[in-house]
Amino acid sequence: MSPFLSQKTHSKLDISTPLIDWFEKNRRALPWRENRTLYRVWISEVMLQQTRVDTVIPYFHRFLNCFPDISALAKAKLQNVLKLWEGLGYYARARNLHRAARKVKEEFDGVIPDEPEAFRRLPGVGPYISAAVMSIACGHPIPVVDGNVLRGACRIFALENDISHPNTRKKLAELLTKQIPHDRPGDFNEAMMELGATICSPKSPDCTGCPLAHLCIAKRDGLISKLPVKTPKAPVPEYRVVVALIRDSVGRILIQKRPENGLLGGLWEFPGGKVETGETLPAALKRECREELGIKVEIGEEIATIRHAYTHFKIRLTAFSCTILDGDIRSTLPLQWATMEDIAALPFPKANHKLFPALRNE
DNA sequence: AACACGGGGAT
DNA sequence: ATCCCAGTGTT
Repeated sequence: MSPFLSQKTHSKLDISTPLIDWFEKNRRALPWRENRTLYRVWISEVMLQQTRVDTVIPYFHRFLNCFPDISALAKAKLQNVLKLWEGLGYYARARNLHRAARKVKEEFDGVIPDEPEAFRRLPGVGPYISAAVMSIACGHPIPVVDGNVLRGACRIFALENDISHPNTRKKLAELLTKQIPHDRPGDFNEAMMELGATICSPKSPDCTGCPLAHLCIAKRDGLISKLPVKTPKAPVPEYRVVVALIRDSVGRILIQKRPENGLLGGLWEFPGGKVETGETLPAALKRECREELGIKVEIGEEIATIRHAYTHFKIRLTAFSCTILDGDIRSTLPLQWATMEDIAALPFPKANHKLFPALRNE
């Protein structure tokens, strides 16, 4: 039997009243809940994608301080936007936000659209951002379905659908559309997410503090630990990576800018690359310097090795100090001889930041 | 539908 | 170590 066959039962069950009552008494004081504007809500929701509240708070303050409104963001250079995003991850969010600000300026007369159809067409605005921003900032009755809502709702309604399956999100949106109160859609959405973040956690939810425990079907049936259903992820591979620390005559270090799109797009890094199977670290670095920079290098001292984990793989990265033996540096990517001050002013990935301490006593 | 895309906190 | 996240864009 489909878990959705009992939807009639679900629609009778009113979760919004106890949920919103609880939220009014327990809502956290967060920066983006003060001085609510469409812009501030939008920025906060983009930062909050795949990212925890505590991580976002300092970034939100810095970002709003530097770019207080959509016009300031549209005028900014992408590099400066990326610098403020440095360390937050998923840098396409920053690139899309910047593009979106310019689109608002050119196509919407500088006014952020407050209708879902128009807002949804901006770069980086998908189903979640659209629902969250349009409900919280503009009062549109559109339910959000994020990880927290999926988890909470699967438990409350005892839905056994796999939350990894895209259709589950769609079905749940239909179910929640019947629950969301039209007079307080934003509060309902925030309450659902806040419940998932603070009470209905993945591992050991605090059911004794849950405002919906009395009507939660998973709790009644002892299914809390079984829900939500999710297909397990494949284990991530680990790669060896080598990078070259190449100095010029005045001690500046060679850095290069990554392509504008793709992994860590638009950020700067030390030249290097992945070690192939069966290849030694020095051999790999010589190859990378030849391929990427067109130069022959001598591999010097090993400066540091760090580990870093991404979503789909892990790396063990080793930096070698290198000297140029032959050839003129040429690259399809932007290059720069950088001082430590330059390096501090440009956006770098976290893995490179882990090398910086070793750079000083090199 | 499947995959790429960061990083940090909780367990 | 492993899992989880206030998801979107591309293919």
